[in-house]
Amino acid sequence: MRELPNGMRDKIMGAAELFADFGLDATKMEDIAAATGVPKATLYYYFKSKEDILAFLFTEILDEIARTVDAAVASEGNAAQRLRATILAHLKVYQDFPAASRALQFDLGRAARIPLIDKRTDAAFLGPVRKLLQEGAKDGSLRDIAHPRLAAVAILGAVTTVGINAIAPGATRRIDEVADDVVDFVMQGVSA
Amino acid sequence: MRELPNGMRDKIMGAAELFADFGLDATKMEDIAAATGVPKATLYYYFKSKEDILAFLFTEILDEIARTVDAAVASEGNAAQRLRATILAHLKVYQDFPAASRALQFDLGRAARIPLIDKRTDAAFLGPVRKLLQEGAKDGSLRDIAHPRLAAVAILGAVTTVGINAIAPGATRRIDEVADDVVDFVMQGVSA
Amino acid sequence: MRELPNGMRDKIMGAAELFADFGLDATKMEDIAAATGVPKATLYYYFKSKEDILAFLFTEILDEIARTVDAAVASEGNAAQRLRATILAHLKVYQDFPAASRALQFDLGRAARIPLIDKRTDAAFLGPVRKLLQEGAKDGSLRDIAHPRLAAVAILGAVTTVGINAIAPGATRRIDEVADDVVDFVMQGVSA
Amino acid sequence: MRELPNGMRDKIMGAAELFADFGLDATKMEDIAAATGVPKATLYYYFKSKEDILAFLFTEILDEIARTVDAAVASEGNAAQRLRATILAHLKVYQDFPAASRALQFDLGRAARIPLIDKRTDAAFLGPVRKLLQEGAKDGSLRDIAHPRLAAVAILGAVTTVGINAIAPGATRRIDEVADDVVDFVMQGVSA
DNA sequence: CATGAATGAGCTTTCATTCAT
DNA sequence: CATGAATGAAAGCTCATTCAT
Repeated sequence: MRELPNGMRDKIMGAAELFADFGLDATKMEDIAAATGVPKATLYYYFKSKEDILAFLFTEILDEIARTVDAAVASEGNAAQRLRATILAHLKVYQDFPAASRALQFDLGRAARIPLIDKRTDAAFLGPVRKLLQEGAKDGSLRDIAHPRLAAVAILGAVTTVGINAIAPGATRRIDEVADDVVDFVMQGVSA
Repeated sequence: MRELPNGMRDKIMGAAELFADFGLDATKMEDIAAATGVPKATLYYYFKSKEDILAFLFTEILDEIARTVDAAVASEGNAAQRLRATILAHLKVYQDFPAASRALQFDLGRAARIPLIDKRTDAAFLGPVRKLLQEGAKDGSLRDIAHPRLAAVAILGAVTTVGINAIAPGATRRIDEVADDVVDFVMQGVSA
Repeated sequence: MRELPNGMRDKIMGAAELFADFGLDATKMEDIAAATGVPKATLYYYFKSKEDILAFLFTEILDEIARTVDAAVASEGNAAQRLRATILAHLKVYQDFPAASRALQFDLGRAARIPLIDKRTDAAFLGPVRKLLQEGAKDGSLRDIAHPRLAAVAILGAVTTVGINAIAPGATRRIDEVADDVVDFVMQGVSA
Repeated sequence: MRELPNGMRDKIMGAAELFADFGLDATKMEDIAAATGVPKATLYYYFKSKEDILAFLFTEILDEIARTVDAAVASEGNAAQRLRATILAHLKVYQDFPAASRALQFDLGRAARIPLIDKRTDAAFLGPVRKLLQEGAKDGSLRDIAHPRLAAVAILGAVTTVGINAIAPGATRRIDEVADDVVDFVMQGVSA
């Protein structure tokens, strides 16, 4: 992937909607060219393949998640407070980049098979959350969990699933309306 | 979709591995024919399209989930105990049908766009769990949650994400080893 | 082609509309089965192939033309009068069997390549007309034409083309309204 | 249909023979690619479909007819003389482009269902001839015919049918040998 | 006799990708 | 640098036809 000239990044992000609505396979290079205004051959000048464009989109969104999550993790407060901030940060990215987020969700199965993407998913959310869980066990703000990595996966699953539902067309409650509920669920579970 | 003759169902289920490994688009009808031993044209005699085959697989697995979940929901005990049974039941299906489950996960984005599938997902898990949450609020075994539907979605996300991780090739802990941890997470959350 | 049981002939004729509207290639055995009410496999029990069904239709209509034309040729009067009767007879068949006639026209190119059909076209119209032209030269009612076969072809072309136009959907004048005009044209030409 | 680069037109015309011999349906894109030397995918780059290629062929030949007919109609002489020139011009095109003409004839039924083609048939021959008939009624060189449109159709039928017969493989007399006979038939008819 | 079930053999069309300019 | 033109390589789907019952 060649370095993108000014403005190209934004044009490419314009294709997120397509990937979100149709998935990678049903999105034709033709469509991407039309949606972005960038000629097909020019897309190939900058990207190695169609999947490369999708991967670019995914890394952009995952990097964005990583950035906001990192900030949340590094924020003030005990581990519980920072976990809360982390979840809200993650959901905030869904809210700010709904198309790219839906695209990521649509081709999640495929994304998991792109090593680069898989690694970044870990780095963006799973790693930081696991660390927080461990810190929480120490500072006493969170339970001491036997398998923090598994808990992090469970949290990721809960957060992303609710997030996707909230940005889906036809959702009844918006991200910012459900965020606190998700945090509550993650914190307290459903037991009495 | 024509009614399947004896034995055809099982042959078709043999294609689950393919969908699980490559996804719908990268799985060619040729491959399905080879994997199932059913000639391409015969597949088209029984199914309307390639996607129709995938949808069949999905409904089979979702129906299986619905059955075991329904049994769990209808079992003895208070709502919390039955919720626990429900989650275990769901994970049990992942364990018993790993290929079909992975296939469902791979093309989750697409599946969500097939109305029939979407409806069955609801019926198989979301509906029963939401009902359990409401019953739990009454019998005192579960918290009184403002938005039980959202909690159900969060639980579904947590359970499926952990489940998929556990049946992925190269997973370190098997489903039955992680099941209790998931239940704990769902019940108590991570808060101290 | 096996001998058809009672009623089958009429059922098959019901497919004429299909051939007329879509042509042989675009008409599927499935469609024919649906239109006639005769199961596909049964059609194959009676006919050798799809083309064989079309050929049957064509021979039926050509035989009908042959019959009425033969009657006209054998009727009372001089050659000119009988030629007139012949043309009217031909057009009458178009009027009585519009669907089959249009089908014949649609696949005229193909029909010309089926030897059986080609032979019958000759027998049904070209032969009798050529004979009439020769008789007309003798009895003085028609011009003595150097190449009666060519004139017969020209007459056939004029008559069928006008006939097809008259039974085409959306035609402004019906067969019986144009018949006399065609005869006039054939008899006198357009010269002053 | 994309604008054709230099030389492509002639290559495409090379497919006329195929369509003439086998008709549209029995002519495979593969065959066209082989016959023209243009790769299949390239054909689809320039044409929307196989039928679109046939339609192109037809419009080319019809335009050619229109051109020569227009010249004949605009030539010196009274209407009768110009009608004669028109018919000869039409037959000349058959002689000069036998393959395309036979193709047009083979798929005449289908052609009639392509609105563009139908319109051009009218413009190429029917319109001019009808106009000539009307002028002939005025200048006294032709009969005053009640329905000139119908007479034009009859003339078209006579001319094309004879023309096709004359260029068919195995024809006994060539176009230029039968042309005068056709004109005579059209002018004087067969009546004594 | 008739027919439901099954399939072999294609064929059109699509599209990611390349490359000369 | 960018891109219009061109194409190799599939692949989904169709359908005429067969045959066991």
